[in-house]
Amino acid sequence: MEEIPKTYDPNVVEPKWYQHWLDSGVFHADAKSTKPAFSIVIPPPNITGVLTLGHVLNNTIQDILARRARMLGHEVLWLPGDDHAGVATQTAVEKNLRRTENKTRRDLGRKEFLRRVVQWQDKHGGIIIEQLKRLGCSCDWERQRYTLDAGYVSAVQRVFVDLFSKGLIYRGRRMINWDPAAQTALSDEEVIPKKQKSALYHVRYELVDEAGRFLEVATTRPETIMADAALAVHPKDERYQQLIGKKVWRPLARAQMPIIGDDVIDPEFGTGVLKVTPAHDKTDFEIGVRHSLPIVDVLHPDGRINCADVPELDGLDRAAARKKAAELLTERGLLAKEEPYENNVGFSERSDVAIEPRISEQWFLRYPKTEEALRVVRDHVIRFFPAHWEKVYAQWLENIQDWCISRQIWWGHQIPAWYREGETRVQIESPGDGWKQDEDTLDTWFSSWLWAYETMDDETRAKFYPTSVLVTAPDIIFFWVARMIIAGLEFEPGTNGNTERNIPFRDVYFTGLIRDPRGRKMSKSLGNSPDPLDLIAKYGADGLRFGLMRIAPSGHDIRFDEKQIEEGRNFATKLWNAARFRRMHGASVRGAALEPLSIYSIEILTRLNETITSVAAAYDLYEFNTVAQRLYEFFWSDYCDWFVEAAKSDIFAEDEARKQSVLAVMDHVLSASLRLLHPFMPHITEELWWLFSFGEGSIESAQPPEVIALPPTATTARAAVQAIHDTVQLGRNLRAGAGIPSNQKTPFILRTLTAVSEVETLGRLLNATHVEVVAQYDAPAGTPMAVTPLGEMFLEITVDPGVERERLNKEISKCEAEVSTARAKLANKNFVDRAPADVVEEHRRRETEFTQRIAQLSEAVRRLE
RNA sequence: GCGCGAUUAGCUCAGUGGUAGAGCGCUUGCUUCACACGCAAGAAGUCGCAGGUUCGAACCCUGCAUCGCGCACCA
Repeated sequence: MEEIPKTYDPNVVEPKWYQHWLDSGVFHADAKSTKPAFSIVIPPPNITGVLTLGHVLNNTIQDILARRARMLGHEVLWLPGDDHAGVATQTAVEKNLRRTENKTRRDLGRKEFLRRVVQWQDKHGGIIIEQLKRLGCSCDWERQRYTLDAGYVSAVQRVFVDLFSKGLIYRGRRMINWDPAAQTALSDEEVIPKKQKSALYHVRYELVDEAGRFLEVATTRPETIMADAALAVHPKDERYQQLIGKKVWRPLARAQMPIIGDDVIDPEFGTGVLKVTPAHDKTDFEIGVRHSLPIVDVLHPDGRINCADVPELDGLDRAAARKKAAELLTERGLLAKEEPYENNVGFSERSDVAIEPRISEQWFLRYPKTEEALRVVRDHVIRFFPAHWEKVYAQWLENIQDWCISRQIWWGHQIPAWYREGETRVQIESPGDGWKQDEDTLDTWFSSWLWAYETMDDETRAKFYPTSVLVTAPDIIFFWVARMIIAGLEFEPGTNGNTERNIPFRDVYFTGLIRDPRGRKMSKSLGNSPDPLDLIAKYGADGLRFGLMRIAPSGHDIRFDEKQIEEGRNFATKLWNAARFRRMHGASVRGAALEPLSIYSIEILTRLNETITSVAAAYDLYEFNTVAQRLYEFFWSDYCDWFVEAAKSDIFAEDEARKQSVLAVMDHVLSASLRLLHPFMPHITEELWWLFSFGEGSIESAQPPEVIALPPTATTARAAVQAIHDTVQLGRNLRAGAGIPSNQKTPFILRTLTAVSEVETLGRLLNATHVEVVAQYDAPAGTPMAVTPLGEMFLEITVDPGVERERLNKEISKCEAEVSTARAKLANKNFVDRAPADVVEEHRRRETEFTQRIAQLSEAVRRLE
């Protein structure tokens, strides 16, 4: 029998077991297995990323699901991998290039630059994978994939060609979101609206025919005046309608332009006159199309002004140009006023600079299968947890716009389109001499949306697709979740025409977002994001996992508090010490008889049954915090605080049968607890599993505990235990109230006319020298007394009678409140007639019980007189 | 403007019709033969506000307020 070390060191034990699992191949999924399949694909982290608390939350949940499924007898595939993260990775490398060599990517050229990215990736890549291993993630590492590995690249290109041939992908010159920092087009989803404090400039446009008469226009963007093509008013606006068709002077880059009428103008806004700038605003572009206005682009791709006609502004950055333009207008008397204003401006999700709406030739995808995608979620072919995300998903799909999929960056899947002398061909291989491939790459999400099935070979797909559940954060519901559903429906990786076989996953579990203790989003720039590896070093991976899961309710953001992780670590220590305590009393015998069951054993086994049932129910709803909380309460409170303490009577008693029984029950509960906790705390449970030899081999392949049948006397036994617990609580209260230190044994007297069993255990729980059960007792004045379910309980000391009287009177008022509440209820005929019988009965019982208690307490008060 | 969440003890949050709960923090006592990462006791809440339904509402309905998120608008 191996001793259990006094202290538990997760930093030694955890890596040991992780290596053991890797060596034994338990994480490897067998596509030929006949066991039912359970599969998850990891949301691929950025290849050069490092582990954040968000990853910890997300991957702990996936690991819990995977390990639970293995224990339930499933063949489990948890498929890991990385995302090449086009913009993010390229930006990091470019930044480094600028810092170290003061060069841009164009200085190096495409080929050399890509070589540098690969270098960077080899240096920084894969860190996060190692960190996931330290967390204990049970991924099938033999199946690790990458969104830029050879097979994946050709799959993405095939899909592009396929969609093009179906007419769903097209190239067009349209208004897109331009990121001037990254200098690439973005999708609508990558644009984040932010409230901005800006100014509303009232600019005066002079009428050509009537010198000295001005039209006032309210604008936030005076730096784009040179690109104005017209002024627009509402055709029914009486102030201006007679001006439609006339001309005004453009105040910067002076030229004539028309006044037009268009329904989209809101007469209420500003002055009711809009300056139309088709090159730099989406709405204006549409107006321009309707009225055949010229498009004048006055911005360089990097956001600087490009307008030789106004040398004062030419070359200035747009922000500086805005101020300068206002100055110029003021000098010329063309700025009527400038007022503070707050409006929403789109910012780039990646580079966090203001997006510039811009006309550009790009590739677009007209989304297929949007109706079907709506339907599978609405009809719960795919279930969302929590369900309220269904509405967000539906809202997006119902208003869906074509997806701009081309990016002007080099790191990614190069678009399989070829050009020669105005001719275009879309195909994977070059059509031949003189053909030049499109320089652009595809939006990273255009590769990620195939992740659920392109990561699997045919055999794996046959066994494991569709995946069982996707675990992800809600902020990528459009970027990834919705698009994966569409991809599944369009490309039919399951069975042709069979929706249920083609969807990428059956369930989607949305985690919460982790915030800092002040409620702010975790971010690198705020420095409020703790390094999970530091937390693992301090509290162990198991402690981190358990602590985090206990505070991570579904559907809410999570306010992170390191204290909670400390709690997780403390719980692991508690588990360890409870196990040590068991081991101190001898080896465990597998399959030892639990009989004869003490009432305490019946109580703990009943509670274990309840815990098993409620944990299973919580798993079905993905309520991981409930699972964690139930297990925490069961083990710490029910098992350690009450059962083990009571069990000590039997353990230290002479009766060998009782001792062996209680040790067997402890083994039973410990074994069950380890298995229940294993998905949350895989390492420590594995360590203890082996130390106790609770099963053959790894706990990973053990089955979850099952509810066991208990004798018909269980109800009586539980009532007896409850009475003892209540009595103990009242007795401890008496002790503490009388100022007896908790380590000092003290005698108790229990006055009752009925027999009391379990007196020894009662005394142990009270830390009493002994409990004397008597039929009559004349307590000296000032003896602290409590009315318990087992009788009147006295200490063998006296205190100031005045103090004791006050305490008793307080107790009496509490009871009186209880009685009057119960009586009020029972006096209500409607209540008695209509409330459920057991509720009424409970109130009757309370009325009787507390009335009785008042009588006993009042008697005690009288004795003090 | 539309939609979705949230509002319960100092803090973080459980609690889907029948006597307000947990952990942390706080107060008190304790190194008592598993555990001070611990044990025991205690104080602390008009359950955001106002109506309604009901014998009975933290819970169901309506309205409002505050905070957060998404979508739309954004001259």
